[in-house]
Amino acid sequence: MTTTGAEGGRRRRGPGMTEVARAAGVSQKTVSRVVNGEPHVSPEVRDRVLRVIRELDYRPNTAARALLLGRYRRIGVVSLGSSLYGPSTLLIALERAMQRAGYSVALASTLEGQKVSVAVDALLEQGVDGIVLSEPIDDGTPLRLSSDVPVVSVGEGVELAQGTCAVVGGDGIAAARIATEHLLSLGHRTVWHLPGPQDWWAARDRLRGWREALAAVGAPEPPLPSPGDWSPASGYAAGRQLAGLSDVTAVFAANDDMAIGALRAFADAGRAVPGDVSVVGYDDIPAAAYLSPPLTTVRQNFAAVADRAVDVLIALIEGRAAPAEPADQAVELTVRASTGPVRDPGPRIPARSRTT
Amino acid sequence: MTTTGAEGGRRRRGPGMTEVARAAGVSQKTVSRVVNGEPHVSPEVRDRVLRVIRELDYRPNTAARALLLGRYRRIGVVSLGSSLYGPSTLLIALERAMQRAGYSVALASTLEGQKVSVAVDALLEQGVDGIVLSEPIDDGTPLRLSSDVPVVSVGEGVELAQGTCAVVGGDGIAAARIATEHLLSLGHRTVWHLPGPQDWWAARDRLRGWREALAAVGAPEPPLPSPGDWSPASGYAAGRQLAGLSDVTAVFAANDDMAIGALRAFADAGRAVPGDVSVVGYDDIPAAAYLSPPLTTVRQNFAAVADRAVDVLIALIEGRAAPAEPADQAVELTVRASTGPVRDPGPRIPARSRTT
DNA sequence: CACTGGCGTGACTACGTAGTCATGCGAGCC
DNA sequence: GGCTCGCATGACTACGTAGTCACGCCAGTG
Repeated sequence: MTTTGAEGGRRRRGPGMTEVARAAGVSQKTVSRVVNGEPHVSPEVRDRVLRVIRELDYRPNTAARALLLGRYRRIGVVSLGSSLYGPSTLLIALERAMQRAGYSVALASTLEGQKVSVAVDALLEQGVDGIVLSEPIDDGTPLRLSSDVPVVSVGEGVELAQGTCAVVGGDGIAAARIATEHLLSLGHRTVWHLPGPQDWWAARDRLRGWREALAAVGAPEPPLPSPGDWSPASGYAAGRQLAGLSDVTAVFAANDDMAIGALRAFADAGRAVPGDVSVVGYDDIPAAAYLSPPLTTVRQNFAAVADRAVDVLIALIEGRAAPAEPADQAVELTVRASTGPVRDPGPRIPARSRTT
Repeated sequence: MTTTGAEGGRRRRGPGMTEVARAAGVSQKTVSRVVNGEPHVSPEVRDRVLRVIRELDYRPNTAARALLLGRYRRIGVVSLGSSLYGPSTLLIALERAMQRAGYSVALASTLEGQKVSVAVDALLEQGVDGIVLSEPIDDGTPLRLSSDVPVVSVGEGVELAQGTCAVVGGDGIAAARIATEHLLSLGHRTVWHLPGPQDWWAARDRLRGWREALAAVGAPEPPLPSPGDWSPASGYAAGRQLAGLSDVTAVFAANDDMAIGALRAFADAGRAVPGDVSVVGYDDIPAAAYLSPPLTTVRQNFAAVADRAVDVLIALIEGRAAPAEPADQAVELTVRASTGPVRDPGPRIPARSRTT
């Protein structure tokens, strides 16, 4: 009658290495060697142990392993609790990359308005070897990481401590630039932007890319409608503001959903797309090709971003050097029917002749 | 010089209860009591320990706790690796419910064509107290669970072992029935269905609800186009098949994305929606209200489904009785402009007078 | 034939936590 | 004034695994 019930049966537990060892007539350490594929085990013993393992349906206890090694083989992902196309696609890509690398995934979502650090703490408490911040939003207070586990942030907007931290990101700026340039190349004098929520790194990047593209050709920068929240409703609201302005001929929306709202707003206002106004979205959601009109849009390669994030993080975890920055993030523009040449803007001014 | 490096420093580790105890001048057990909020600790000692905990930035080691207790306070979620609206919304809702219940979330996705049991094994290996199968697909071989951890499946399609398993689900059948009834009530003689992938439980439910609604009023059951895969592209393909048939006046698509494809197909074929054909979707994605035309659709309450799944699972884990089945899953039909009364179907036959 | 070396194996230990039991001390009671 | 009782605290232990070291045996060598 010493301590926690011998076989009182308070908790069902699988067999441990010790039981396997007893059944196989070897020591626990030998079972450990077999399980971990270590050398110095004779083939006969190995086979015998493996057979017993199957018979007893033995599973290694990761808690014990983690306790001993101080390593969990688990990575935490901090995700916004949103089913938006971008974040959820990225999450899935991250999960795949981690699984491939032999790590399991702990998920923590930042509930509305909740600080990122709360989710990070929850993950640290739980035990993870590293953390990926997926599309962190900037909640004002830069994240001070009191952790010594490596952190990789997909996208900036978080101030990271030195040493064990890194930022990777798709080239959202380039994608926004390409989208804007596409519109300019169609002859539009300038391009209006429907911005996303500016506490999101991704939204700020798109705004910045749009700005850069306009500046590069000397196009005037039109005023911004009030920022949206990625939703079609917010795109509709912003679109209605623009629909009243007759000199709006080209619009770049922060994402496809907002573009959908804008399309509806233009339709309601009697402005034809792309006859009167051209619209470009961002993300290339599956539905984009089937909208009315089919939506021209740009796309980032989420899988590449996720792979890179996981590569960098695991390098940090395992103390290796971070892999070299990949040459280029592919960004794809898909031209569909929502964009077209400018119709009749009075005296046609070619975009590149900065004669504004 | 005994075993694993005293302070050789192979691995950075946070302080343990023992170090906190030493710094606070108490025993490790007392620290344990403070951390777990157990009684029989004097206020002074408690405060002193809490102060030291803050100073040292102590975090309890869950691996040690899990090893000792055999409990992880972690639930595994098996999710399809897809960014579809339904699954990703459900995943988020599950995460929230689990976080609220004090459990952390381990995510495992079933990569394309991979068996569910592989993901389940990965979770079991990792150590979880329970598993939620989110929208399992039916890969033919019914899942034989060799686990003794409780499993809850959101949706059927998986044959579960007795005892520690349960199935919960939203009322997808009712939702499909309501969508179909809406069309019938508009005077359509019958309703055509664009089925989703039939290895998904959710798609089968929608098919079944549609069938039930037709049977209830004696409407003839039209042939099914080839099943889609939830994508707008597949909805477009199926829609083209139906667009050629002049007696198609009402269509119920398995989800909103497929409905979007169908809308496009009808537009391409010169069939007006809702003038010639009415279309109902399923999910009520945010964009539904902003499509051309705005899409009539039905919606399940994912949060309610997730809450119930987590409630049931935690009850199983903690050995309590499963909570009573909630009275009703709210299903919401949102009528928009994609549905309207049948235009000119020769002799108008009211739907409810089963005078086929 | 003695010695060396390497391979197969096992004994022992620590990882950080919580359950069990023991101990000491002060308050309340007769 | 001696007793009991209960609270505050601590000592000890087990959870399942892998690192370290030791041991025994056999082959190869001089």
